[in-house]
Amino acid sequence: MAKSVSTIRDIARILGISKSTVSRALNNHYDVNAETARKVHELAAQLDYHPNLLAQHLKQQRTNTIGVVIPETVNRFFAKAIGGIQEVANRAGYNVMICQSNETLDLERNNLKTLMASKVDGLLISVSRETNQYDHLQYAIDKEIPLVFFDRIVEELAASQVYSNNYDICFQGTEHLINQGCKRIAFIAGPQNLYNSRNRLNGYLDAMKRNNMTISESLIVYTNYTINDVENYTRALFNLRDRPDGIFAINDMAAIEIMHILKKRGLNIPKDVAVLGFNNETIGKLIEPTLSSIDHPAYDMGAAATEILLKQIHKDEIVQEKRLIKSRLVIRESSNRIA
Amino acid sequence: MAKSVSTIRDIARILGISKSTVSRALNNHYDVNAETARKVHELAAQLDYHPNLLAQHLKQQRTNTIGVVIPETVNRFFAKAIGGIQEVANRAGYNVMICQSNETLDLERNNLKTLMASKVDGLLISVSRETNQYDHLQYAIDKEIPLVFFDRIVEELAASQVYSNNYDICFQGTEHLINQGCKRIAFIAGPQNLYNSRNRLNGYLDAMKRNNMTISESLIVYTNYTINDVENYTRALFNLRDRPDGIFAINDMAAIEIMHILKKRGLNIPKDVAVLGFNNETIGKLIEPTLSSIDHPAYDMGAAATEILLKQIHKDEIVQEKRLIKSRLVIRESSNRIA
DNA sequence: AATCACAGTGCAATCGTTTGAATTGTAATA
DNA sequence: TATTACAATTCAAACGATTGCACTGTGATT
Repeated sequence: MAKSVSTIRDIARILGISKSTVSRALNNHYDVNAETARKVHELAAQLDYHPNLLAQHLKQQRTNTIGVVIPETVNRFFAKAIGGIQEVANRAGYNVMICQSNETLDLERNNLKTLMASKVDGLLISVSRETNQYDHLQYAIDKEIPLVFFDRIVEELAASQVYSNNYDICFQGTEHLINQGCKRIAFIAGPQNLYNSRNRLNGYLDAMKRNNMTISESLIVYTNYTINDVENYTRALFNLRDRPDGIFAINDMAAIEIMHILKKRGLNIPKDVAVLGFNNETIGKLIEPTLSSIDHPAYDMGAAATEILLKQIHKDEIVQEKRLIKSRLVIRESSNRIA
Repeated sequence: MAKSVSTIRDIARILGISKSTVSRALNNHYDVNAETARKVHELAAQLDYHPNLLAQHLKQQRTNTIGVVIPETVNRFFAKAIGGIQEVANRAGYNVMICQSNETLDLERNNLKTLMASKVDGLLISVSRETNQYDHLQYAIDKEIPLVFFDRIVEELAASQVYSNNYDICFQGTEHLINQGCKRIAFIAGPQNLYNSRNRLNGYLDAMKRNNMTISESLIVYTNYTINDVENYTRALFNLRDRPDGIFAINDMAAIEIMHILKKRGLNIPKDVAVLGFNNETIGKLIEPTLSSIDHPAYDMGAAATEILLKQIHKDEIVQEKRLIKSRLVIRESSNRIA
């Protein structure tokens, strides 16, 4: 296996001094003779010495590592969030250990367990779409491990949160469709065990009520973020006697697929059906018609969550902080019937 | 900070037995009295004991962890590859530590250093687009750490590789465009320090030669995977006196943006310009015209690389294995002028 | 009664660090 | 000359596990 690696002991032995002195020299501790220190550093370089992080962390009871549990990296939102997390963490000298739950509660539990056993200094969590039990999360909180939820937060748990204005933005988005003259607006909702999804749906519902629109259950589709069923529910929606003239979709990929299907059916977008997506992916600008969407700042959320977490780790006491990172409505052609 | 956690010592003390026995009991070692073992397990559960992985790994000189260095998770190819990596690794009881180089040599170096200092049992690497020096990689190889390159391999280094038939598939793709009657085929190439990119370009060049097409330097664009410059080079290409009638693009996003620009210019795809992408993203099926592309099996490459790595870790000797995972040409509307 | 086998357990070293306390040697002070 | 101060160093314990070896006690064998 891996070749033998030199340790602090080797340096000590060769130089005929004690491990302690070597350690202090390497850590630039004040009371070690300049000449000795020089020799230690020189030999360390020569022997290609690198401290064993396992040993260091075991002794120090800190790992300088933060653990991240996210649903999936193929979900672009999370891929971007990881960018923000790493940026802030690395800048502060922390490493990041990323685990995917693959959108399952089981793996989420395992991930959490492993990260805790690995003694990460703190946790960043965005729960899976399956997560409807919180024992494992509560467990981490009880252990007083600094923990920050981001995006897919669990509202009722006593931990810091970085969240976005899901309710408001969906209210706003729905009103936008209403203002475009849509009468029957379909809403493609996410898994309702997620706080985010519930909020989004509520934003839609309240906007409808506030504007005296009739709410029809048949226009609300509950999905769980898989793309496979888009064709099915779209077909169902447009086989209705009163088919939708507006759609607020759960994410841009769904929106794009819906548009694709509708266009094949000979429907004009936005004339016959106005479409609004979610996430504001780059691709939205490159298709026809260009896609209106909700800009949901993934990178910023990841970065903010990490900042809060680091603050908490350094503060050495648990203070709950809630930070709102606002999403905003980006109107393009797919929902613009007026211009 | 985190609440005190129980250790093997606590169990030993409370039960009035030695740490050794506790350890053996917990590991289901054969020669420990059944009754003692029962009590240990019971108390362990009661105290919510979990072994400290740092200590365990330090002692065992193995971490059951494999380190992964990739350019970026926002690159969908790598996001998918991670899926394959985790699947295989977790199934074998290994954890995965993912690091992003953000496409820089500097961070790649750092990542590698951290992973090695963390004593990962093996490494999976896909190099950054900047990587034109290999000292850090050679260093890991010299240390005899099991290492597998995947996708963005470095050919000349003595390590296992999981790669795809870049040359062949680009030869094939180019011939496909030629067969569609394209006379002036532009090639959007990747960073030429990458072995993959060079191979792809060569596949294109050889296909052109073999078919007696004139190769024009002005039709070859060198990019470095950033999307920002698509507009510029597309404009340049189509301001040429002999503008292209076929484009083989580096990835689907670039292809889609190119099509977008061309359509705005009033050009018909594939009639006026046939377009071929790379990566076969889902989105390709949902745009108009649907995008022809190269299916580049990310998940499989990640999974294969992990299998090889694990085999190497368990074999305890370094055997170089090279595994080809074939890409294939997927023809859709954007390049189909004949049907 | 002495010896042996053996299951079960404990001792102590080890992995590679860090760090408080003790020790050494030297020079300055009283 | 004895005392003190101080810089530089070493000692040894600790972090939390694993493990080779030694030990204990019991029952079987001679």
